[in-house]
Amino acid sequence: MEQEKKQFTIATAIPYLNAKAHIGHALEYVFSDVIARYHKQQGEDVVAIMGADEHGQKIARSAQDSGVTPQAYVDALVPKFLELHTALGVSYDRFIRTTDADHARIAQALWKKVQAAGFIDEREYEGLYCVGCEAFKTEAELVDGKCPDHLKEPEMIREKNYFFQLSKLQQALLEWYDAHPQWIVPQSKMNEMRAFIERGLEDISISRDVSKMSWGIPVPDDDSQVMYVWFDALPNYLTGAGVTPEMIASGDVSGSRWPVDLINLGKDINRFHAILFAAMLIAADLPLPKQLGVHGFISVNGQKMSKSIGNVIDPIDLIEKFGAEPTRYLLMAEIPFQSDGDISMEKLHDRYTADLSNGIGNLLSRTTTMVEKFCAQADECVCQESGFDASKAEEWKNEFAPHESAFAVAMRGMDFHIAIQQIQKIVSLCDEKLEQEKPWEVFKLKEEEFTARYGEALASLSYSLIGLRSIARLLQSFIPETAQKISKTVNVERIHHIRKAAPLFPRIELNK
RNA sequence: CGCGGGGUAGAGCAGUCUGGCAGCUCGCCUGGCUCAUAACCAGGAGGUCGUUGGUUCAAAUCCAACCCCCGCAACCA
Repeated sequence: MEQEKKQFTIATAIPYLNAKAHIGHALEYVFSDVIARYHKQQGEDVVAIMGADEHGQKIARSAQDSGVTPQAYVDALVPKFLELHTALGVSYDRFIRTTDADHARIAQALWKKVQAAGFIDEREYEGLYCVGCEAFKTEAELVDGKCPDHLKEPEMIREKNYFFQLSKLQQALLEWYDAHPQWIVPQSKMNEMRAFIERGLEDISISRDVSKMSWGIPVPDDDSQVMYVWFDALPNYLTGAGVTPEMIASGDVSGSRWPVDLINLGKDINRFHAILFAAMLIAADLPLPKQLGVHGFISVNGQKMSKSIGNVIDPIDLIEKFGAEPTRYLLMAEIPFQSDGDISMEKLHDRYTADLSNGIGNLLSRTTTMVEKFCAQADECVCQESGFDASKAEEWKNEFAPHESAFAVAMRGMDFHIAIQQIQKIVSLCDEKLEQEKPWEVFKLKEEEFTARYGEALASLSYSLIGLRSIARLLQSFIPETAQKISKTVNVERIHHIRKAAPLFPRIELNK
């Protein structure tokens, strides 16, 4: 009997396709991929869901500006995002485009369920509409009562809209929060949302008049309206999880991957997930995702990344400079999941050199070089049997074990930068051991002395080999190909089969 | 008095709950080493722990007040 594998499903927030992929997307993808690979390594049955958010006013406008249809516009952008996935080695099992036909059916099924439950009604929406922007404006957006982009006073207009009765779900949301104190990671983001709810929720407009904005999923049974983009985008997780319209109608999602174990998203869209989506699901009597992971933003040299400052770092540039896997490592090492992180090319370069070239790469080089040299001599003058003393091996493993445990704790807590620190600690242990025991001195001894100290030298090298095996295991989620390379080099039956490894991370010059 | 997070070495951070020699990584200086990718190891310099006051044998840590920075403060995808 094959044992049932534990399932783990991770969804990643879908990017809004009104511009090309930036480093924030790269960061989010790598976070998700690292989590997915870690669970796979634990032997779980992992499904990763990603996608693209393709409807809404901004896209419609961007398309218009480019002189193409919205569909053509998003069709051209999707490959850019897929290229970034590929370039970063990020894999997914399902990629949901909100323009996919099956997604439209899910969004509509959810709408109907929420409507049937009595949480959607029709109202007059009254708002300040800027003709230039073709969009409603809030008071807060106006400068001196005028649209800052067009310097014109918006008109007060009315139109028919459907409203989602968020206010009725306030209490249910708070009850859900109380019952699931770990629902949002980090805790501070949960507190923000709770405070927000406690201030009182208002009903929100969830449809748009097609005469003003037609790029969206039609509201069921009403051709004059399309869905507000968030009401269409958020159910992508249901579509990705294999939920069907029938499941939504019945409320029985068994057979699908819903509810997902984790949705990984940026802090800017926390509210839409933690409040709007949660409320939609409660209204529809469907299970909520098990956890929201809210990650921070990247700043560059302490400044917000922006085109006007000119400090934008393109992920493709990073990949070209450092390589795909080092880029993954650097992002994970420098940006804590639970808060914002600041990077610069200098910082990334320093980290590359310290951790990868001088750390992991150099350790592999020095170790395998010595093993090869040592064993060449060993073949001539001593026995070529025996890897190393088994009891010693156990002892060494115990020295690495605390770091492996700390690594596991950090990974479960999504503290990836701390997990990476543990890997570097193992590297240091190996470097220190080699320095203390100086196996290379043994090479220089005359035959008799050499023979006498053979076991000792072999043991110190074995320490590093065991350390490298551990390092390869722990690196697996972060830089899988490199981890495999290390593993293949070091995990061989007999120590004298090991050959000098080529540099894993060649030094890189930082040209300013 | 809106809610929340933070201020510790040149940079980035841990330590604060539970008071007990102020730590880690990077950078810098000196020495050692030569197996290794000018790598590695050891030692060192560098701190009014935001400010002021209080409690205590003892405060980065507890208490009070104040200063500064940053998030959140809805239909923006």
